[in-house]
Amino acid sequence: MIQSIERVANILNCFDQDSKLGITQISKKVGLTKSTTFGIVSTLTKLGFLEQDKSTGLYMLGLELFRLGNKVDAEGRTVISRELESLVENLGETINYVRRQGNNVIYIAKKESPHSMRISTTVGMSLPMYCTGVGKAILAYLPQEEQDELIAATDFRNLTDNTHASEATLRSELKKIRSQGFALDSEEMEYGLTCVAVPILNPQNYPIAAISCSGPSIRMTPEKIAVCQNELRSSAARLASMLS
Amino acid sequence: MIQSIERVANILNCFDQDSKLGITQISKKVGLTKSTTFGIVSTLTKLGFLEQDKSTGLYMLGLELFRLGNKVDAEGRTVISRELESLVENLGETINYVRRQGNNVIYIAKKESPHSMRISTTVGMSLPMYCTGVGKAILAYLPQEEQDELIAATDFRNLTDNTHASEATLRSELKKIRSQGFALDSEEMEYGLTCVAVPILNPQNYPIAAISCSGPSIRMTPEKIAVCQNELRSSAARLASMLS
DNA sequence: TTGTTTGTTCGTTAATACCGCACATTGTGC
DNA sequence: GCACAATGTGCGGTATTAACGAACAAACAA
Repeated sequence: MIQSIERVANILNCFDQDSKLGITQISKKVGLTKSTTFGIVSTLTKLGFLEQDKSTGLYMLGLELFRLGNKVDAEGRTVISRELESLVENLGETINYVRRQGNNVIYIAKKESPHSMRISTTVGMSLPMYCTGVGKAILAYLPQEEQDELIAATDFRNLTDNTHASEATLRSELKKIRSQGFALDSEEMEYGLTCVAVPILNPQNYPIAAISCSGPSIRMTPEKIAVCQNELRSSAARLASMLS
Repeated sequence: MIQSIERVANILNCFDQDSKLGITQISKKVGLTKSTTFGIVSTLTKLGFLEQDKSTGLYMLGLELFRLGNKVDAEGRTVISRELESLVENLGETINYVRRQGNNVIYIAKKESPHSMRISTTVGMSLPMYCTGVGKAILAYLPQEEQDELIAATDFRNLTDNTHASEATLRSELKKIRSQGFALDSEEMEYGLTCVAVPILNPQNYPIAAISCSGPSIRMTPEKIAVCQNELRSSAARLASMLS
């Protein structure tokens, strides 16, 4: 583990909270000397990973990150995009495609519902696994060992009264998900938000991604949930073979 | 300039050509020892900047880059998105929003024309400045010194018979752009592709970005070009104040 | 003004991360 | 099926490297 590269990651992550930061603020956040921080930051600036506002002197994330970020999982995103179209057309609710990164899921692609009242997600967003439909779908199909590690590292929080915010309830929920073949998020993350999710499994049955259909609870009737679940599963099967 | 961080950039750039690479291929591309490369690559993998395909052992760009990339210029992209909508509605052709990065322009946001035959650009794409409308628009409004440096560092290539592929013709083109207030790309990059572009200038008259309207030459009549130019300029003025 | 921020630079030193070598494993041509 | 040639990976010595602390210029506040 190379020290300066790890520090690069820490510095870049500072911009999760604030979009513009000065050297001193960054150095405090990462706990490094100002001069050390300056060395790394100015290197990152020369490389385009950071960018300096000439007038204020503040730093922000640079275009090189944008460029590289758009190359990530490019084939997966093109494959998924057609599938998203047809799913939204059939189900009328916002469809998301996510992948796991460490203990979180990252929203990679989406297509929003045509309804005025709809679920609107942010591409690039990172959320813990236990409190989202997609996260639970992936979690449920992870090999036992990996699942245990992940749960052990989870910091549970009650987001609503329905959140599975303990190891016990989460584990029973995961069992249920495996048995029924899909995950249901009934206002576990946010009141009024219901979400149906299924994993995308590779040939070794490893969950490489997940797709979900999110809508206002008022429209997500049991009948619609059943339709969603069916559509999503057949879609996931198609995607599984294309994403290899 | 911190060595290992510069090497990180070199390694990540390897993935511009190929989406999946092994350690040995990477080490050859960047000219480093296999073990040195391995150290950096495995660090990057732990941090999520790279990702390893378990079955093949090959590495590819990781989700952390995607996550960070989506935070870049977030406010600029939200501001621009509404403007894009109305421009496409009015002009009926693909609208692009780009920013400069070093000697290139990077496509940050777009909204495509509703026509079946339309210009389709790729967000994240990086192109040299001299051969695109947006690039020339920015170039023309750079301070003289910066402009000189940039032109000196340009590697001219004839993409079509119309490309301004020499310093002399480019300079006279830039002069023309400043005098008329917008840039026109008449099949300079690709036959059949015409593009109108204007810079977005900050209060110091520095070009911080550019927007363009690209269409098939057959639809981009002189009259339409005039309309485009007007719409784009008023749009750019609005954007300039919002992007500050 | 004075005081306290800010971003930036420089030289020393200790720690760091590079290299070369060696190993395990896969896959491939003979 | 066997040897060969790739691959990805691990380990220690060493010299380069990058971190630190102090000090600077400049901007801003009191």
